[in-house]
Amino acid sequence: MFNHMVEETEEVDRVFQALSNRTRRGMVRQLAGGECTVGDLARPTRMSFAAASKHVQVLERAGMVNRRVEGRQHICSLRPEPLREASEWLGYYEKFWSESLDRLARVLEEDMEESK
Amino acid sequence: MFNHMVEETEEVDRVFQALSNRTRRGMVRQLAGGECTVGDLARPTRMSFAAASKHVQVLERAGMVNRRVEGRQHICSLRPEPLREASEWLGYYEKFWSESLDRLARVLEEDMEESK
DNA sequence: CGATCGTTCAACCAATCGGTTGACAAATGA
DNA sequence: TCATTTGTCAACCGATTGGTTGAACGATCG
Repeated sequence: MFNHMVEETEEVDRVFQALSNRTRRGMVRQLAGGECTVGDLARPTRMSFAAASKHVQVLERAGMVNRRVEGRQHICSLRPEPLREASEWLGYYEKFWSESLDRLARVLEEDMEESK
Repeated sequence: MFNHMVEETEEVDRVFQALSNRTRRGMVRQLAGGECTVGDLARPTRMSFAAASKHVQVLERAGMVNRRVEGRQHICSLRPEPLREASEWLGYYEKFWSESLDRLARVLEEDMEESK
């Protein structure tokens, strides 16, 4: 599936960090169903509006959410690209769980060769 | 590829949280090449031994690393299962970036139906 | 106009993070 | 036996997290 190494950027840091919170993963789930306002995202949680707003900002800074202001509402939508990158990072290790260990070791050695 | 929803457990929290740090991702990368001691993992970083030890513990608590004590060395190996789970979580959204948006919405609606 | 809605912001709080240092312990090597 | 290696643990530090409350602000409704 994915075979190349994903760069270790701060964006990758922020994406995994954003995903490390269950509330935010719930928001991603909700956003995958379509655009929502910040209020829509706050409602299913039991947090204050302000807290939900902060979570949205975390997702935004990770590049996973786009916001568009319409009247008094802020409408959020999912930007899948960072999710895809995180998935690629993990995909690099797919060989680890789908092939035998010594086979993986060989694959990694080849990568070392390439990077010389 | 992956189609089912991954449960939102604390383990998922811990795995993403563990992956949100670049040093730890480096350790995962190194461990994918084969077993190493804690010292081996500390060496490429410029941190103290104690710091590296803490990172290994984070990976352990996330279920991503196994440890076996041999003499004075602690030998670590990668446990791919949690990586796989994280990958599945992300895989659920693969449809998001590989299909059109309205098509995804329909898929999600089907999921809603199923869960009734 | 004034009230209310949707939202952010600033300040604060306790808990966690990522690192340090220093003390300690067990295994190994001289 | 004594020194060294390989690690852990506890204490501490400043920065970040995830939440709260209260004030503010622009849009909308009556």
